[in-house]
Amino acid sequence: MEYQFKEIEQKWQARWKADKAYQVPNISEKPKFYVLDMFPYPSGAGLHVGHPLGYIASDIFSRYKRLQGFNVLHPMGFDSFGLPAEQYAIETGQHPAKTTEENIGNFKSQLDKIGFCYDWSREIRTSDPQYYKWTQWIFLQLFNSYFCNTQQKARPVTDLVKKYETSGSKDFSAEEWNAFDAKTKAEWLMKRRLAFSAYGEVNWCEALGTVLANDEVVNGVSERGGHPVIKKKMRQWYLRITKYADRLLAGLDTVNFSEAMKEMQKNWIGKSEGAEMEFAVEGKDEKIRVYTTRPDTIFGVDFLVLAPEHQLVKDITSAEQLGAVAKYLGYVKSRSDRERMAEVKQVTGCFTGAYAINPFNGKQIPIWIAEYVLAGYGTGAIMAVPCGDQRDFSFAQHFNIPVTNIIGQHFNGNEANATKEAVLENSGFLNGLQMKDAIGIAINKIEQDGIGKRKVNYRMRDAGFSRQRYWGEPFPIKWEDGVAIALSAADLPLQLPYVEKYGPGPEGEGPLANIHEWVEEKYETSTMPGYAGSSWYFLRYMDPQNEETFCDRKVSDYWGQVDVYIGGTEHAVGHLLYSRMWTKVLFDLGLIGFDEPFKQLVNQGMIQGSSRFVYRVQGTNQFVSAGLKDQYETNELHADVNFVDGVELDMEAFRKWKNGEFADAEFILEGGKYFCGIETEKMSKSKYNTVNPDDLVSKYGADTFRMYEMFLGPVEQSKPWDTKGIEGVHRFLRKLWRLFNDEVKGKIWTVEPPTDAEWKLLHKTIKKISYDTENFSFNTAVSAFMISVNELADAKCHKKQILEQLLILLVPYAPHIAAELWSQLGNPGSILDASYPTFEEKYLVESTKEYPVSINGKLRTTLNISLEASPEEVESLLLQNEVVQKWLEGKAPKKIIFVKGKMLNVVI
RNA sequence: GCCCAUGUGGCGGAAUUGGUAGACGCAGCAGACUCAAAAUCUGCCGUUCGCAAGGGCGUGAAGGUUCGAUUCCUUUCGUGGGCACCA
Repeated sequence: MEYQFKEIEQKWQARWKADKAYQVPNISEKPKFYVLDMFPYPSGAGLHVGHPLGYIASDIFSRYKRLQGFNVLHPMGFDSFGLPAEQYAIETGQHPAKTTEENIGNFKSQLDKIGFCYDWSREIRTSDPQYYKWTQWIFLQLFNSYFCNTQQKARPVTDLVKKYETSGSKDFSAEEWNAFDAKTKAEWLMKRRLAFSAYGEVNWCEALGTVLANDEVVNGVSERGGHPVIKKKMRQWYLRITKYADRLLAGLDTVNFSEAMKEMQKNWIGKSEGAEMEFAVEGKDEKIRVYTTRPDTIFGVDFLVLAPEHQLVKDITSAEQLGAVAKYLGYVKSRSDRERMAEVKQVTGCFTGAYAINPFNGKQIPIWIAEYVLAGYGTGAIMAVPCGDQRDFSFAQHFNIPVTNIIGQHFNGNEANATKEAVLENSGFLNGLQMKDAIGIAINKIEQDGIGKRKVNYRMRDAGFSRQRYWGEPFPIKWEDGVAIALSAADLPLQLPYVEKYGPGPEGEGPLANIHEWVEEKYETSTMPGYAGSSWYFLRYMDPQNEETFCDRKVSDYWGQVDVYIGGTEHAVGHLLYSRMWTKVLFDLGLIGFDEPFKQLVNQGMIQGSSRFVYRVQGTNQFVSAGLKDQYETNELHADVNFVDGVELDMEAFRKWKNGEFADAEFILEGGKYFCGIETEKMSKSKYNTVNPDDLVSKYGADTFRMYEMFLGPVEQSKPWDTKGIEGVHRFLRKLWRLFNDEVKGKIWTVEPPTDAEWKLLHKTIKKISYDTENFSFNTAVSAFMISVNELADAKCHKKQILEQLLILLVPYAPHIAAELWSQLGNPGSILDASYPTFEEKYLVESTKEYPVSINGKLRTTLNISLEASPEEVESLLLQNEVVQKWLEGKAPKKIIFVKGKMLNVVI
């Protein structure tokens, strides 16, 4: 009986489906475990072999936890709102709802072939009104909440209103508040809401009549069509995520993310501590406020620099410099953000003619404007300390501004030195202090003298939350007389209306602005961004059909945090930060019981494509094999990996490719073969290096495919795909099969009791596989399975007691074959719920050890010694050994190192 | 520029706490079985000197610590990723 993977896999997949084997209850005596995949955007291209990597890993882990007796939540769904579907709709006229539906169907059938244990009864789609009803509902919670600075948490806006009514705020008294009209009140409240509306800049493309995402703008022009793009002020929605900056930072210490991931989030939040202080402008009333992280260098300030967009520029510029400044402003305006970023090294700037006064020593300091100072960060103005900051130094040099040295020897006059170790000189009250100590003292003095105050700055901005698009969640907001009115929860969902056209509305508004009834109702015309639905989806899986609430509190208390979250690093700063913030808000409002969504995050690496190239001799139909290409003038062309065996091209398949574009190709061969060039690149259709999992599953089976993806290397590492090695894994499964069945004799497994050696073999495997699975080291687990099966085959062990335990270990990796053989062994019940074997130390106890014997640290021989032997006995055995004696040449050893159970080393 | 990864045979990779480098698999070579093919099985497979026994070298490079370093430290180079005139 052969290993008929096709029949076996179909049979078990059908049975598990019929038995609802993967449905998970919300009420259970078992401890819970939640394993989550980052849900996919259902693109039209379908899956390639890179996509399932993380899904297989999470599937293995889920099944492993289930066997260990956990109630495992392992759901899947679709992030089905988004730009590509809308783009496709614009091009083809097909409604996004329709294409999305088709793509999801395609994805699901691809996923099912691989044999995942998803509980599809919990499937969610972000574009489903029953789902986005609750996205809208959570938006209303954000809209109706503010961040209380005292308690450092979200609270209902009604609390804020009460406070205003009774005690006012720093901007108005209670009486004033109560006298405000509704619109004024709304404006004040908008300044505090967690989801708020304000004017902000968007990328506006006049020619396309639409707003573009940053990704769609390349080099200052639109990606489509290459039309100019300018910044335009429009009313936008934002999330006040900056209020959560500190908690988002602190929360990182409580979760198990990779250091790299935490680092990325920290960088994104970009917290810096320093001081904000004011410089008086000579002869004017204006004061210039600067932000610095190095107040200790205050005596080294040689000039101030304002961002060209700074509002004080026009007020302080002197009459003589008016012309020069206007010219410089014109220059800056002509430059795109990208140019400003690209040409970092270029020093430009312009003197304003005005001077500021250093508040500590009264020194007169010139005020410049320069594009290297950004309007959007800090106060848009800096104090320049050329001896300590390289950009300031380059600027001073370029414009011949004298440099004050406050760090003595540490400054060499040729480049700045940003040290904090130097002892300060020329620094008034800070003289003689080490810089790092001076920082605090300087801030205290600044605060004492009323010049400024301690200040924490963040690089992170409030998150833009509206898109001028169709295919997203409508905001549950009406605009009346310029005031945003929230819909009541009873009116949700506010359904996305059906449209015929997806083009932009007037004045850059979204397509919804073209719908008469929509505008008539005064609904907000923009929609929510892609990350809205994905910010809370892990909660909906817990309670997907609930019509009363987004997720019942009892249910979320049971499932709690996601124990393991698996996905790519591309979401490091977007999705992960937003969902962490939403979780914190929901926690603050008492709607859930935890404030970090993901306990552990595992980042799977990218599977890269391994591209193959053919070399066409210029201007001919001749293709030259890779080894000979240097003898010709050639053009490199991608060839489809699917008809290259290793590096050898299937010339017939190549001639038939692309409807015969290369039908009359001629080949210049090496040894009768055509060899292709190889390069590792991103997997993509245009590079013809994609491999479809369906093909591999139908050729080798899902079990082989799953194990091979894991065998490629560590999950977290990026690696190129190479189909060739899959044969090895398939051979392994066939070999496993032959432990149970013989092609001729049929059944060969027996119920004979195993020997000690066989038990030892099994328990060695149990130990290794459990350890590796627990630690996501799936590649070494696969290799341990291979070793185990090789050893069992060598030992001709066909004993049920051993084999059935091995099958349970295998379930997470290759569930179909494991289930089939389990039932062949005559076991009742489903192997999916068998109990995971526990490793017992007693089987692995050894009495002797084959010690490696080194002379001066170099291995020379091995020596089999009882583990009971005393150090003296070991030493005498060692010195009797002829190899050791040979190396000693009659001399006595200087030293003998004996580590029990490990090794022996003789120093001569 | 800064931060984080990472570098081991022809290839993917292993070595869990500083203790036998190259497990497992692919590819390759030789052989068995077969009329033949497939499948399967056996042996070899870092490099170099040597008939062999055995030895030299070897984990990007150079140093260091140690009885002993792929593993720890310093310097340096390459690759991948993130951030970036961030004051």
